[in-house]
Amino acid sequence: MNIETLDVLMDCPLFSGISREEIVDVMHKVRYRIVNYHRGDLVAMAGAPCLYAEIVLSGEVVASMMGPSGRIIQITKRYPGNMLAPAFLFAKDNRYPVTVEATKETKVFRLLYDDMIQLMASEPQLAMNYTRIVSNIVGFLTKKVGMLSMNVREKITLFLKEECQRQQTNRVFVKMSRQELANYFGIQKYSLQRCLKSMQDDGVIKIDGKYIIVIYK
Amino acid sequence: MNIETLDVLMDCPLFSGISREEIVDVMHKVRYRIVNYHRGDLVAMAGAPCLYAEIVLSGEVVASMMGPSGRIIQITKRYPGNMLAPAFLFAKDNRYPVTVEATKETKVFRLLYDDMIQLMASEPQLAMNYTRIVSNIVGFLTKKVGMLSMNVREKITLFLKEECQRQQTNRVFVKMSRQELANYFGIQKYSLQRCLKSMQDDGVIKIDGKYIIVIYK
DNA sequence: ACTTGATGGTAACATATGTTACTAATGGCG
DNA sequence: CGCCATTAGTAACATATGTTACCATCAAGT
Repeated sequence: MNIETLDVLMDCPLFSGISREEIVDVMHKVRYRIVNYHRGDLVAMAGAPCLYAEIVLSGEVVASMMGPSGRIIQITKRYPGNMLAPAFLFAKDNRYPVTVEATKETKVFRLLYDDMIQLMASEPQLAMNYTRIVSNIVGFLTKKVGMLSMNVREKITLFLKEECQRQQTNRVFVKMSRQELANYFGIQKYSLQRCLKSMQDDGVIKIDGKYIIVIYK
Repeated sequence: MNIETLDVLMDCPLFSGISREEIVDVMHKVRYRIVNYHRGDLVAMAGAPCLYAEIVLSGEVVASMMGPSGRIIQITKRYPGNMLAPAFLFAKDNRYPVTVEATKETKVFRLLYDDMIQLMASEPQLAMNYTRIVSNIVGFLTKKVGMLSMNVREKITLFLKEECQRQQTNRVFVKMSRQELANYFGIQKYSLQRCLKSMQDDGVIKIDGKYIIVIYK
């Protein structure tokens, strides 16, 4: 295993509390593969069974769902060190409910189900880490459920509130494009624009390109 | 530990693959409590930290969220043998995002965090079971996210499709009241009624009290 | 027997959101 | 440079959903 791969694995919460040497050691017990994807490639398709434990090594992937009417909702982006859909490996129904697409040149570390089971059995810390990772996803999704049942203005307000906290300023830098932000909210970009405008008209925010100044926190 | 409690624990997926004797045995290593709730009592309040692993022994509880505008969305009902919010015990942010309320006279089996950790360390099967339980919740929530981003008609169609499969008939018995169903969908009951009516007018369903006959599956 | 509260049902109106269409600015690329 | 794709922004209109109001029925409790 090369140094770069090991560096990323060290960063992955799956191996937290496990030393570099131990990782090298346990990796000798199992077979792993590193898979390459180009921008636009499908990493996983909705409906396909989840057979591997996967960790993003480099690049970026997006998981999204499509409704019957074709509406797209972005679930999450995953970056180096993140696991890919770890919950579906062990779920009763192990089919991906989401489609995962590489949005950049991407490398993924891949481990077979049986090998993952074996690792978890031999390293209790790994099993605990795995449970924590999946637990955090539950927290994330529960927040998402709450967000989805809000109206547009509430979504924007919540988003800005969290970004203010995260960026420690009320002049929030919005990394996503308007279209991406709309997908993240599960709405149309025009609805987003309109609401941003009306919030600006109401004086609660000031829009300045990719910056949004939050006037009333 | 009495027989009834043990019977329910045997049913709980947390102890699947573990014998009755082993359960009795491991329970000697930890301190547990059985807590009683009356109909209407709060079992957990949104924002409070999750400190216990809990299993419903009898009765019924409902987990729901409330948005800023007061809209209520029902997340899930939990019955005897189900764990209560198992993910939040191990999540980075261990505060309940939902409010849990007893809807009947209810008994809950309760274990402290430290004791749960100890059990999982001593019984690898328990750790694996826990991961599976949390993984299944991720699957459940992901489906919920998909459902929430549908329009009313799509929600109803999906619900009926799943009930047809579950009940193995196209004459679906709807256990929930219209109000409960609307809460489950995260919409107003009037919107639900209207859509049911229009679907009936279109001839795709036939409403017969608590039964709905699905004409085009 | 009589309230009372929950339920099922319908309708009119208000509001939020989706849809389509159009303009202008930007940045990458041959 | 000119072309093209992406992005930001605005507006008019259509549709979906929420809101309020009303009525009838039913079961539980006094």
